[in-house]
Amino acid sequence: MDDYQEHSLGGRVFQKIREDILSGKYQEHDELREAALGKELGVSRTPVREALRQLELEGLVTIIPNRGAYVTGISQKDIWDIYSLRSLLEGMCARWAVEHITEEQLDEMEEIILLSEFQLKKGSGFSAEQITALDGRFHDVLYEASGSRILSHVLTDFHSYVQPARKSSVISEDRARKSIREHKQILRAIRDRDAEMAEQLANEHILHVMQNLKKQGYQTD
Amino acid sequence: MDDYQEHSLGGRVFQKIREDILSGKYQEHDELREAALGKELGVSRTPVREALRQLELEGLVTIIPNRGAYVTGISQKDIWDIYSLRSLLEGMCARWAVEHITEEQLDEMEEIILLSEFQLKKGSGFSAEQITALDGRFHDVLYEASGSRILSHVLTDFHSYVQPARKSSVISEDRARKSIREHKQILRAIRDRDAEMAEQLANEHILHVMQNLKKQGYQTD
DNA sequence: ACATGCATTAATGTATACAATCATACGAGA
DNA sequence: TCTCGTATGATTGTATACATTAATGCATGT
Repeated sequence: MDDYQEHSLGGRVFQKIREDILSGKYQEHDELREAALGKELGVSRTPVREALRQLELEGLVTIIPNRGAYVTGISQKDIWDIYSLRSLLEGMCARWAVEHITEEQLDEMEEIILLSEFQLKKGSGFSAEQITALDGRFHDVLYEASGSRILSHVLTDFHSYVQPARKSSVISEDRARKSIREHKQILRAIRDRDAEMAEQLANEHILHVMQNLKKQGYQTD
Repeated sequence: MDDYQEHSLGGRVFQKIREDILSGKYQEHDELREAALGKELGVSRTPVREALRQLELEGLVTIIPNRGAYVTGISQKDIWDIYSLRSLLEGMCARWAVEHITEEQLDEMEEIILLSEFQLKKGSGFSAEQITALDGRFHDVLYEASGSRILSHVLTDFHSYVQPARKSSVISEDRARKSIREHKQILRAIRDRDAEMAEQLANEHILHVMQNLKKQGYQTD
């Protein structure tokens, strides 16, 4: 699937439009005309149509037959809902990972944490971009480690949805430090095969992220 | 979206192939050739391609660039995972519904329960088809009532995934009776605005379905 | 006999052409 | 003036044609 998204025009068009919707370039109720998009991206209507059909399935676009495609986008409430659900699901994920994680995955998560701490130790010159990327990788590995295609799929989708929101929100150094500490605790619980603890920690980890969002004046309802 | 799936060729092709995968007509690793599918369905490759791209996004098909589309399907473990996650999410759904449900939705769920009991009272001549359809409608309304696009979307997807599995598994009259009783309890809790109770009941409702599956020798790991 | 390279073939990837549908504007009639 | 019908333009829906890529088989050389 990654190969496909990488190499085919349709896949790239899909990613591009998706990003443009999530980043806010295209806004709610904007009409997405196939010909216009194709011209802008330098491709024909065919790949654009494929992309729009995929986006509709994802719920980011609404297609009215013989009329057109309209941006649905995701609201702040949607993002808040996603975090609420992630809190539950990441807990379940950590619980399942206790039974399914491999040594390689444990090592990879360990390494990601070390890299994160290294980034952080740079002091005020640390790259927020790098930190969020590492955070993303940590969660991705955890998703894989659950041993469940289904759960991994849902969580990966959710994660990509809120990615732009995270980028736009300033990540405080304080929050980054605490986040990494929480990652370490989660990893420790999984290593110790303590399912109960792993679930609770992963659960609370997301709740803490939500508290942080709230503090920054994020719409919660 | 329903209009789209209904009226356009691409939408119908998508639904058809999706059903054929979920029902087992196309099995794991089967190759889905665009031309062959188009010929079989009496359409050109274009709508078939759109459908395959959508199915890939859903995880039911894997596309290897310049090679072809292969059925991924869903395993018994996948279905089991879905029920596990549904247990969590339906709980959350019922909790949220307590705050967002409308009078109309309450009435509709009430009516669905009455119709279900009517079907059941027919005795041994009751239609399992009808019962499962009503069960589906009950849950759909509940999903809507959560007031969350995101949650509703995920649960609807999950529900459609396990639908074929439910059809193939014999629904015992005993289980149907208990299921309707549980629906009544859930509805009662929501009416009473008892979020805690609603969540717990919805949660357990799915767990009971899982126990029933297990009793029928369903693979759980 | 086996490996390698090229030609052939069949599939997908993309673009374009044609058909069907919908929105808009204009004009005729009440 | 208002309404309804029609014509026109624009957009989507579908089919087909062309380009590109990958697999297969055969021939050739070692």
